[in-house]
Amino acid sequence: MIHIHEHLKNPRLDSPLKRKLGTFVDLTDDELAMLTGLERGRLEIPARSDILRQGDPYEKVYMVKTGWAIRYKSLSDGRRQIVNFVLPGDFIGFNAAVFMVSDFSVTSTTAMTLSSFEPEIFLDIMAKFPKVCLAISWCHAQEDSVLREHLLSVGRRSAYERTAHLLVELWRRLTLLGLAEDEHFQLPITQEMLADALGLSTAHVNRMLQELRLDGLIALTTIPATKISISDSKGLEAAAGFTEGYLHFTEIPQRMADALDART
Amino acid sequence: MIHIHEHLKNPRLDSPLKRKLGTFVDLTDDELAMLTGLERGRLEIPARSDILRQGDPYEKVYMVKTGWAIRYKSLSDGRRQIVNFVLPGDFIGFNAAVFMVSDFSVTSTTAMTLSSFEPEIFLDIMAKFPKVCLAISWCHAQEDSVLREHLLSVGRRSAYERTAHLLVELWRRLTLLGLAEDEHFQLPITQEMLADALGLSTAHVNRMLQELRLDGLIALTTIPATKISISDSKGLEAAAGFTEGYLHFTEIPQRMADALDART
DNA sequence: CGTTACCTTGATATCGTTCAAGTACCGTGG
DNA sequence: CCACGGTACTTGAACGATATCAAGGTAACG
Repeated sequence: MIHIHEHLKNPRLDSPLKRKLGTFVDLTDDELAMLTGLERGRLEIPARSDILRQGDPYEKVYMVKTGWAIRYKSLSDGRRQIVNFVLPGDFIGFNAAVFMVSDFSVTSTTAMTLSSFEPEIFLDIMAKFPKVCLAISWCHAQEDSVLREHLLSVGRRSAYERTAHLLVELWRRLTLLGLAEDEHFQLPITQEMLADALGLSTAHVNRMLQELRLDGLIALTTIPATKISISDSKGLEAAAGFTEGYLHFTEIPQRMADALDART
Repeated sequence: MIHIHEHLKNPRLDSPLKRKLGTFVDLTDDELAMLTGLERGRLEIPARSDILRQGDPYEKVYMVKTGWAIRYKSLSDGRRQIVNFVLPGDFIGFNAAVFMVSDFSVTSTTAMTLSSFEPEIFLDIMAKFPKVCLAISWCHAQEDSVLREHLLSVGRRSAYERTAHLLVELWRRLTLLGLAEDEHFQLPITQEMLADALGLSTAHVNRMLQELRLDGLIALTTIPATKISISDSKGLEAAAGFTEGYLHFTEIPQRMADALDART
C-alpha cells in the first residue's frame, strides 16, 4: 500500500492522471513525458452540462483534471440510475475506442476542466508503453470493482446501510485525491442525485441522512453547498458494512512487475 | 453488425474465445494460431463448485469453453448479489493481472470446461497482437456495459420489468452463442439465483415468473431443469423496456480498424 | 422410501414510495 | 436594497410493492 501523503507530495506526479497511474506502477521519465503530452489538450466545462449523452455517437476520450461529474443511465420514462461518480483522475468515454455509441450519459455537477485525446493514442501506448497500458487496465478494473460494489449495495443493502456505504466510499476516494480534509468534505451533488445513485427516492435519502445524523455518525451542512463531516468514521463504516478491499488501492502484483521488467 | 449464423458456422472460429473475439475484429491466421495455443490448458469443473472465492488470492485467468457460472459478492451475514452470469466465451479472473485478491466469487452452476492461462501472457499479446488486445478490451467494455444495465435494473426497474429484462438478456446472449433454439432455452439456475441477481426474494421471483406466464409472455418447465420458452418476444421486450444497444454486438469502429492497419 | 432441494402459494409485516405542504436559501430584476 | 421565483431540502401521512414467515407440494437422490 502506498502512503498517500507521500504520493500527493511527489512533485513528479503533477496531475491527477499521473498520480493515479503512479499509484500502481513506478513511472519513468519517458513515461511521465508521454503523459504530459497526452494532457496538453484542455477543455473547460461549466457546471451541470452534458459531456456525453446516452445513445449519442462519440469519439473522444476525456480525463478529469478538476471537478465532479455523474455517469448515469436513463429509462424512457425518465427514471434514472447513476452508475458512478466521476472524480479527478477518472477517464470518461474510454469506450470510444471500442464502441461507436455511448450507453450512458455523463453530466458535470461542478465546473470541470478536462483533457481530451483521440482513442487511437492508446494503440501507441499499448505498443510503446506497456507499463502505462497496464496501469490504465488497473484503473478500469478498479472502476469495475466499484461498480460491482454499487450493485451489491443497491441489490442487497438496506437504505440506511447503502447511504452510509456511499458516503464512506466517496470520503475514501476523495481522501486519496487530497480533496477531503480529515473527516469532512464538500459533496457537490443534490440529494436527488444521491437518490438516483442509491436507487431510492429523494424523500427517503433525506430521512436516511437525518437518521445518520441523529445516530451521531455524520454532520451535515446543506447550504450553501452540501458539506459532510464524518463524526464517527468507525461507526459509519460499521453501519455501512464497509470493507475497503474492493477499492483496490494497491500496487500491481510483483509477478506482473517482474514480467514487465523481463520484457525490456 | 455481423450475421450470427454465418459467424457460428465459420470453421476457422472453432472455440467460444475465437468466436467472441472474431465478432469484433477479423482475425489473421497468426492470431488464430496464437489463440489456439492459449486455449491448450484444459480444466474440468463439476457443477456447483467454486472457481474463485471473494477475498482469496488468485493467479490464473480462465476462459469458459462450456457451462454456466455465476459471479457474485456476499455480505458477512450471507446476503448475496449476483453481478453477472458467466457463459461460454467469457473470461474469469482477468483481474489477476492487476489485483492480488478477488473482490467477488465465481461458482459453476453446471459442469464446465475451462482453459486457463497465466496473466503474464497478456503482456505478450499486448506487444505482439494489438488487434487481439483491442478485442479483449472490447470484451471487457461489453461486460461493463452489461453490469451498468444490471445496476439500472436493480436500482430503477420494478420487479416485473427487471425479471423480464434479465430473461431477454440471457436469451439474446445465448442466441448469439448458438445455445438457444429459436425461442426456448435451458436456464440452469435456481430461482434463488435469479432472486440474488435481481435483488429480490425467491418468493417474489416466483410470483413474477407466474405473472409473466399468465401474461402469455413466457412458458416454464421447472422440472427436471428449468427451461424457458419465450412465447411472445415482442411483448416480453416491451414489458422489460429492453433495448439491445447496451449489449454492443457490433464491430470495432472503422477508425480504430484503420489505425490498427496503419500501424503494421 | 425417506430425505433433500427446490418450487409454490397464502397471510402478514415492513420498508420505502408517493403525494402534499411547507421551509430556506439563492440569484435576479426592479 | 428588496421582492420574487426557483431550486433544493424537509417532514408528515397514506399507500403500495416487496419481504418475511409459514406450510405444503413434488421431483430427484441415495
